[in-house]
Parts: sequence; C-alpha cells; structure tokens
Amino acid sequence: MKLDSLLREELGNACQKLFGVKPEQLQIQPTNAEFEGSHTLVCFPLTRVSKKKPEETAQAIGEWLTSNSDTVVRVNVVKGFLNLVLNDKVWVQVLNSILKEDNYGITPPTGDEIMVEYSSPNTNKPLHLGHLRNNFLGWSVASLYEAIGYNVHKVQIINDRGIHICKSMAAWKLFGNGETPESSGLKGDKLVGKYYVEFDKAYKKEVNDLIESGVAKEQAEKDAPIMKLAVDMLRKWEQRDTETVDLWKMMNGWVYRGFDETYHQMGVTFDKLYYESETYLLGKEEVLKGLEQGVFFRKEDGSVWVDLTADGLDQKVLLRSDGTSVYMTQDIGTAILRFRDFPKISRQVYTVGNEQEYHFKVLFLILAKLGYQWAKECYHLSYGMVDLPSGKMKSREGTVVDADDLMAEMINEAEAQTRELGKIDEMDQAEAKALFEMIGLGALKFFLLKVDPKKRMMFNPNESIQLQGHTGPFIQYTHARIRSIMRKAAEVKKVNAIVATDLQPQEQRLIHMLTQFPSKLKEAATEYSPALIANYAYDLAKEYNQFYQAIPIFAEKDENKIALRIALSGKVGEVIKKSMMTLGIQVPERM
RNA sequence: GGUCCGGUAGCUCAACUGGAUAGAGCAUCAGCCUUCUAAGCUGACGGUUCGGGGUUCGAGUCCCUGCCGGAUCACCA
Repeated sequence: MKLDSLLREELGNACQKLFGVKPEQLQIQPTNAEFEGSHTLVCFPLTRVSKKKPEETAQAIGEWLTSNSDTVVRVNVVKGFLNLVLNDKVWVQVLNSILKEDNYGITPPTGDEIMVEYSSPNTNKPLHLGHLRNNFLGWSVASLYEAIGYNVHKVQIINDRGIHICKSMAAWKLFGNGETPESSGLKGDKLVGKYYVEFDKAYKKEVNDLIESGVAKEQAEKDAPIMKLAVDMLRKWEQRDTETVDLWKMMNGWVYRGFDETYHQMGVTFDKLYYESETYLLGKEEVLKGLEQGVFFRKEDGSVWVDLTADGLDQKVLLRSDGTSVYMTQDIGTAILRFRDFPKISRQVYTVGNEQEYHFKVLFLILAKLGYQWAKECYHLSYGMVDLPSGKMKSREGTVVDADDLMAEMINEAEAQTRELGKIDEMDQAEAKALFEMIGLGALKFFLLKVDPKKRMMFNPNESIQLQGHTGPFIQYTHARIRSIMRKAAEVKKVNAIVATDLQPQEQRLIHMLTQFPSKLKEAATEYSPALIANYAYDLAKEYNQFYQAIPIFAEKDENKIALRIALSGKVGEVIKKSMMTLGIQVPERM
C-alpha cells in the first residue's frame, strides 16, 4: 500500500464531495516539526475550486476527513495549511507492507541500459582530490541507476595519446637513467608524473636560456630542445616507430598499474576501458566523412572546422592543418564507438568537470549535425571544482592533494580515533583493518558526495577529516548500533506481522521516512545527484538516533511494541545500508 | 568584453523545485553514560538568504538591475 497515493485519493474524494471537482494537483508536504501531524495539504491553490478563503477551505476538508475517513484521526489548520494526523493503524499497515518487501526500494532489472563515464584521467599525472570527487560521483550515479533497474555500463576513456605523454617520455629518456617503479620503489603513476614535472622544469630553463640569448619568446618555446624531442616522439609514435611505441607502452603500463592500485583503494571498477589511441582514428574518419557531406568545412591551410555560429557558439577546429586530430576529434570517435558497442543504451553520461561545459556543448552539437539520433541522449554530468583554503589546486604550486595520500591519511585518522575510543578490543586484526578503511573512506566519500555536484566545494584538509556530526561515520555508527540491536533481537521470538498498537512520534516519523526511500532513489538518479541520497541517509540516521535515545526497546513490556521496534530498526538499518551502497560506502556490523 | 555558473549563521553545507517562524554539522557554552554502542542525545547562542526594484495570497527560490567570486571563449587536454 502506498501511503502517498492513499492520501491523495482521500483528499481528492473530499474535494469532490465538498466542491464538486477533483483537483488535478494536490500539494502535499511534510508537516513542520512545530505542528502536530505528518502530512500537510497546502490549501491556497484550492481556493479557486472551493470559492472559500484558504483557512475555510482547509477547515472544510479537515472536517470532512475526520468524520468520513479512517486514515485521518485529527487535523489542525494553520493559515492555509491543513495538517493531518494519521491513524496509527495506517502507520502499522504501511510498515507491514514495507517489511514484506525483501529488497525494499530497489527496482528489479527493467532491461533499460545506460552508460556512465567517469575518471578518464591523463596518463601523465597521478590522481588527485578532484579525481576523487569525479570517481565517487560517477560510481554513485551508476549505482543509483542500478538501484532503479538499469543495466549500467561503467566506462572511462584513457587519454594515452598525445603530446603530454611524450613529454614524460622525453624527460625519462634524458634524465631517467633507466629508472623503473621497481628500481625506485615509486608507484608507476607517481614515477611518470615525476618525469612530467622534470620535463616542465627543463623546458622552462631551456626557454629562458634561449630568450636570454636573444631568441623571441614564441620561437624559444618551439625551439627548446626538450620540446623538440617530445614533438619528434609524437610524430614517431604516430608513424608506429618501434622504439617509441615500446617506450610508450612501457611507461603507460607503469601508469596503469599505479592507477589500478588507486582505483582498488577507492573501491571503483570499470566494465570497459576505451583508449584514445584506439578511437582517435575513427574520429578522424568521421570528421572527413562530415567534411564530404558538407557538415564541416576546410580552410586554406588545410585545417577542418565546424561552424557553430548559428547555434550561438564559435567556429571550432576538428583537424589541424597538418592533419592530426585534436581532443574533440577523438571524443567524436569515442562516442560513436560506444553506441556501436552498446546499441541498447538509452543514455550516455559523461562525468567531467564544469570547466569542460563548452566542450561538451560543442561535441553534442557536432554529433547531432553528423546525423546521430542519440546525440540528444548524451548528458554532461558537470560538477564543480574542489577548492582548497588556499584556493584552486595548482600542480605548479605544489598545492595538489594526492588521492593516494589523502585516502591513506583518512584511514590513519580513522584508526587513531577508533583506537582511542577503544572500539576494537573484541576484533581480530583483519576485522579492525577492514573497519579503519571503511570508516576512513566512508568519511571521505560522504564528504565529497553530500554536496550538490553542480556546486564547487571547499575541502579543508585540516577540518575535513572529521568523523562526528554530518559525516559518513555517523551513519555507519548508526548502522552498527542497529546491527547490535538485531543481534540481541535474535533471542526474542519472531512475529509474522506487526499488530496494530499506539505509536510514538519517533516511530511514526521513521516509518514516514522509510516510505520516501524509493522516490528518493529515483529522484537522486534522475537528477544525477548522490547528494540527495547522502542527505536522506543522514536524516534517517539522525532520526533513528533520536528514537534510539528516547525509546527503550527491550525494556518494553508489550511484546507487540518490542516486535514493532525491532522490525522497524531492522528496516531502517537495511535502508541505511542500501543508501550508503549507492554512494559506494560500506557499513560495518560493529564499530 | 561575450556566454554560463554561483553568493544562505563565524566556517562547511541543506531547504521536497513558489509555501508556514530559512534548517543541519563544525566551532562556542550548558546538561545526559549502573539502562539496547556517548563516533550518540538534549538545550543555548548564532540570519537584512550580496544590494535595489518587480511579479502574487506567499519569493532564498521566478523576472529586471547593480556588486562580488569562479569557469569558459586555443590548430591545449
């Protein structure tokens, strides 16, 4: 039984009887805490059909309900708001119907398919805080779609091609002395990142030297020997030069193994990886095809462009005058390849920072111009930057927060606080270690996901490592508490269904919150906003703790009430767990 | 300069898409462990929702305007 539709029906009936019309829309909202009741009908919009003042409208509907409906036992009217107090029998009915569902809130597979892309880092730098937000967001959105019945394909595009990787290769060749992850003890991505920085240093010095010797800045930037080496390597790579390709393969291999470790710690996986080196040629083909069809045009120097001025945008280059492809070119190829690989997907979601909004606007327009119907089903899940107290993260200024370091720090902090609280006395080492990770990563993930993805957010390393209050560990703790209740409840005899009884307000509120879970999941998925579920889980945990504090379970004499409270607790625990799962956060049995 | 975001308690964030006296956490202060886990609970303090107009029964939310912050507008990715 759906509480919401039940209420709507009764309220509709009341309007029908009283005013002769059934309004299309009934505005129902949760009652403010300061008034009695759980649901509130907003009566201002009804004055048109009732031909009465808001208060009188509310009064009339309220009176009709109290004398004609079993659902509503009491009402009160505040201005144009009609507050409804529901029958405890109804609450118990609602609870029983929720208890019956084994996988409450989760939609079984519907056959719909969707693709979610996230991560997609460059292969020349280690992952940082911004990637954490990206990965957690993408993973969570994918999980949310799974929860509402979709078959989700999680993918990423690996930018393994281009001048940036050649820069690291050039620097390694010049200064590396054959250094490897094994010989240096450095993670592969860190090692390659180190040479990317080396390149930058050497390059700057060379440019400066040239400028001092009288070369113009622009020319110096082209003539710097190390840059020439990198450009030469890119050319050789495109010509499949064996030595260059081998070096490229080796260094990329280091990066991937390094990234794999980081992804493993993050708890994210991918169903399929796309490599730029494998899609950019398809993109090039498509651009040339579009050129033939007259969708694009060629300038005198040979470069190929798309004209988007009619769409309020600019002209955009798609192939350089030397025929090589740009970022946009490979994204065209990748998109087409993906829809070929997965023809059943109804949507493709790109989890990419908001600094690329323009890029995706252009990409989707181009795909539409090329005649791909699915172009309108491409969605850029654009999220805000993560700022530090010092401002933006800048690799040049060394203010980048490294993903591996941060996760390790969070786990260490979780361990320190857990030990201090003496929580692991009864745990073996493996359980304790798993718990530290769960808490540390839970705190980090929740912190990054509780904020509306669209908004930029602040990360203060000193203050963000917090495990109390509006945090993941608070919710995990609530779950552990509930599990503890459930272990104790195993000794109590089971009942098949909860029998009607009088309820405490805390119990009503918990049931009310449970009824909202399915629609919250749908809302979070369709809005691409894990924050909605994060805050729902927090509110539910908060509400449960109030219940826990105020109402003893096992000290109660009435067996029906004990049964109700145990069942309610169990379901709250389940919903907390499922909510957290969609955020990629695990919850412990004890902590 | 054009375009697009954003501005809410000292700080970090909410606010069910136009509803009631704008809510949480952190920080500060005061209480609650002989009782199911105190990573918890209760209370206090804290607001001209950037300013100014407008729309209506009703605006943090919609429109106009000004101020502030950010992103973007590359033959970069």
